[in-house]
Amino acid sequence: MTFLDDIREIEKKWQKKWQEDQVFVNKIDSPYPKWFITVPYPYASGPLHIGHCRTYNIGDIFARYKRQSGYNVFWPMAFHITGTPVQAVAFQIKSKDKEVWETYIDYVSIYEKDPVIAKEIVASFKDQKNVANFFANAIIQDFLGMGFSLDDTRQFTTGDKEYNKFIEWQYKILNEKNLITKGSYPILWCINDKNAVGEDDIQDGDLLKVEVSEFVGIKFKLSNGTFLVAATLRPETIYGATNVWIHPDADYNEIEIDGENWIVSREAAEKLREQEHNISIIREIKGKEVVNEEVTVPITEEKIPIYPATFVDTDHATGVVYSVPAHAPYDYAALIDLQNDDATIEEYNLNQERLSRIKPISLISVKGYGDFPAVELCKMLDVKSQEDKQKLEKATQTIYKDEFYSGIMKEITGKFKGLEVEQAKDAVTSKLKEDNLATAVFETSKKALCRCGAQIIVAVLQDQYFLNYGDEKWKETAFKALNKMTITPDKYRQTFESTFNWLDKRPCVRKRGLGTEFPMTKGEGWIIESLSDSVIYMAFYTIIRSIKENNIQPNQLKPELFDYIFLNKGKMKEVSDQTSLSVEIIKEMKESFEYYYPNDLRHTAVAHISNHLSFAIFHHVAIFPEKYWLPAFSLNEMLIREGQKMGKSKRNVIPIAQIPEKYSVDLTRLHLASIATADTVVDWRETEVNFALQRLRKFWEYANRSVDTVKTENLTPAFPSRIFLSSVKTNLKKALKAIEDSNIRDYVLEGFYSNIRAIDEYHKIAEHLQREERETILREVIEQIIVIMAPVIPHISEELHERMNNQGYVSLKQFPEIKITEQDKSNSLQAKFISNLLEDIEEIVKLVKTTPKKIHIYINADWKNELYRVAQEIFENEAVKIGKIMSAAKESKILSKYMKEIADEAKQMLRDPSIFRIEMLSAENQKKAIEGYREFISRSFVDAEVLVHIASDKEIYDPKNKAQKARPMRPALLLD
RNA sequence: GCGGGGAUUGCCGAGUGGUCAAAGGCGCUGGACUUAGGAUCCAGUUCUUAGUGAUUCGGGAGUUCGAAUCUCCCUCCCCGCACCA
Repeated sequence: MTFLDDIREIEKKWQKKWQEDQVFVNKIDSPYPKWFITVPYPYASGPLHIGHCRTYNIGDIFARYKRQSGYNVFWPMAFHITGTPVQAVAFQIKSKDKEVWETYIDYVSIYEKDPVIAKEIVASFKDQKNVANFFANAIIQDFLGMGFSLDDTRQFTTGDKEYNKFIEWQYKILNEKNLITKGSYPILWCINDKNAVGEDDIQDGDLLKVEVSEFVGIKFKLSNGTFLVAATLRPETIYGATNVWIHPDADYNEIEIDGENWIVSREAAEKLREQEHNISIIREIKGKEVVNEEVTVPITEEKIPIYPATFVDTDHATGVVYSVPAHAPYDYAALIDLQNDDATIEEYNLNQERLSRIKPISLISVKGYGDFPAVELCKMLDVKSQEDKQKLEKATQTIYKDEFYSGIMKEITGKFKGLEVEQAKDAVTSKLKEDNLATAVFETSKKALCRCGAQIIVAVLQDQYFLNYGDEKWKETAFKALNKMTITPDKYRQTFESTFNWLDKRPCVRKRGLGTEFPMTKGEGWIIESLSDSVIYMAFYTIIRSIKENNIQPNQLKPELFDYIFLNKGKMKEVSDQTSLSVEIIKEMKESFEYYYPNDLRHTAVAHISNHLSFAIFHHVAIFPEKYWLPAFSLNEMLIREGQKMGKSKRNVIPIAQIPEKYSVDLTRLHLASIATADTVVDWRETEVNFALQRLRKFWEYANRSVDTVKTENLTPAFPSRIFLSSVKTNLKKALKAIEDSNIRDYVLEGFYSNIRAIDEYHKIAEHLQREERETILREVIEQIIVIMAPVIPHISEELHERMNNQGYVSLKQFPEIKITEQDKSNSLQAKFISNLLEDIEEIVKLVKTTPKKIHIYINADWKNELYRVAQEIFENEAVKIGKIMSAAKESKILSKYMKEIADEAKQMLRDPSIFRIEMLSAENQKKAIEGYREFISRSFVDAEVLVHIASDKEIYDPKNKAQKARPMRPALLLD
């Protein structure tokens, strides 16, 4: 049996015991104050992996730490199944998507070894309920298999009817508080499915990053009153319009839209239909039919011609653009092309004289450019024609950026003169819209296709419901809550703040996915978006057990009941009548909520800050009274493996279910906890896991050696033992301080690794001590480590705790109080002193390259301590100068005798100002420390004789005059 | 673009004004041991030196008795920007 086999068995043994004894099932009646921690429930559409494990592991360490620090810890778990993923899996299994099938066979095979059964299970996933059930069950087993100290009696899923009632209630409250608004909203839309699409629905959606762009459609009036609508992102350039471009050979429609007649491309007409417009097509025309006609430019009232241009894309916005050759490189290039293109001029019978008269009109002045930036850039980049797309694209980008950020509107723009382009853009748009000369036209930022193959366009949904996170009062209150919260690590507070700042109206209902039906539009197929399922559900944990135990029906979970439990509104008797629930049950639920809430700590991954964690704060302040607001969040970064992000496509995922077999649970927990701080992306590397394994094994061996030790009473520990005890105490104290500050890494480093090193060290320095003493000391230390490290390596700790004949679960055992005394501090200082001394000796030995027979150690005379002390005193208030030291020394009774030496010494001191901060031992104590370790020092250097001298002693052996070089904490050395 | 985070010695990663040439791990080199294991232990891993010295923490400038740590500028990298959980 190897070590790992051993501890794997031990892990199973203790998990079973914890389950049987319901060690972590929480009860209200406890002598300890409650502490309620949540880690967001996982999404049950697939197995979790070691990356998720990092987050839950930290949650568990917090929970176990608090449990061993005098709290009645409550850590429940549930499952998220709403939204689109679970539904999508079911759909793809049903439609026999090969890739998804294979993936899910893989997933299920993690848990079900029999391939026939695994296949049956996957087949059953055509029903979405089975997906959710299978993985919810698998994940809770994963968690318990990791030794997480969960209360697993509170499970539910967000698809449960009872839960839906709770979410309905949430929306009822939000609506009462006027936080839900209604309006129109542009979204990405599949023209085939007639449905909203998200990144997952778009072909290569993860790479394309398609967005909604808002263009301004500007109405240029034709002589017959019909509008030719040209779309632009730069409406402020309307003052520089010289002509309109239209694709001569493409199909355009004359349409009746909202009571007007427009000409736009055929594609545009289709798109506009989805953007809140009533459209009927009057006739179809070719672009060339309007070429050469004149239109009136809005605002300027100029008459400009319509010219043909093949660069115009009819499938982009309205398929018509207006030309601003001064500021738009494409337009300039197209203009020049046309002016030189006699064939086209002839073909469309253009007025050559008029065409040649067209010159760029400058309307923006921008630093670093002349009047016509587009002309300049085209020349600079040597643009040959409008087909020079790459160069033109680059020129366009450059000008757009430069003009947007540093452009100023010129005289020609009338009342907009002097405005920055950034502002003029909005001002001109408003003006145009006011005069009904412009309208918003939405287009996708990139051309994209739905997975179904159809084109994706932008549609405008009417009567869309929003959560109005932009509501001033709401935001203000959320900020107030945030300011009172503890965020760990605190650097993420800024991320919250910036999220809060940009949060605005957010659509809160969907047509796709699983979830709670939106109560205000029953029957219309609107589902509450699934993030609302993750924001106040922590409160639901406090009552779910009562609901299940009492078999309460969903229809009994009326808003009045929730109002009473959560908001203390209404009367118990009335609620009892309304719900047909006994007052006892209602009372029990209310007491449970009031006992557990608020949720003292919510721990999760950094990635969730900008969505559900922020929303959790918003929803809490909107719904609950202040005393139930969230007090604290803690965050951790993600985990990668061997330098690579984990992903199913990379096939480098370690599922949680495989951790116990692959590594062992405690090993994984230990390594995850110590590998990096929470705010660092952790890299899981096999070669480094090995280190944790070796240390764990070493600890296991050390501890098992102590199992049978009978402690010797009334022991007076020798010097090395005292030093050892102090150093372990100091380490443990640091560990406790670290975990108190939520710093799990330091907790493990100090509490575990540093102590193992201390034990190693002790084995060396205590070799000559009596066996009883060594064993007693070691046993004492190991027992302490077991208790304090139990949150990280609970299984091994339980086993050792038991083997050492201790009663009860170590998981429930309270941490000892560790007090660091002055003596401990002095011991640590001595240990440090000795280790520096050893290093110095070693260094010299190495340089000398011979083995010394005698080691003379010269400790400084005490007056040097006094000199340092005086210098340190001066240093506290001002910069230290030689003169200052000298004059202070002159005044000191002790020092005035040594003025000559002090002059040299002071020069030395100034070279290294750090010595003004060192802690010192008196000459006598330095000597004592060395003597306490004499044997060890001697042994370390092939039994050389160790001789200690104090510089001030008379008649010391000092042939090389070393003694005077000794400084406090830094003895001089002579090796013979 | 806006907002945020970051750059540490071969690698990962600690470290926010002073025992910092910089923890710990990995890797590499040498040695010990030898039930020969991809185990364990020890030493080394910027240069220099019978020690207490020099140059280092993306680049440059500054503040300070003292800077990896503070300030400013520059370069580069990462993340978020919503209907996606």
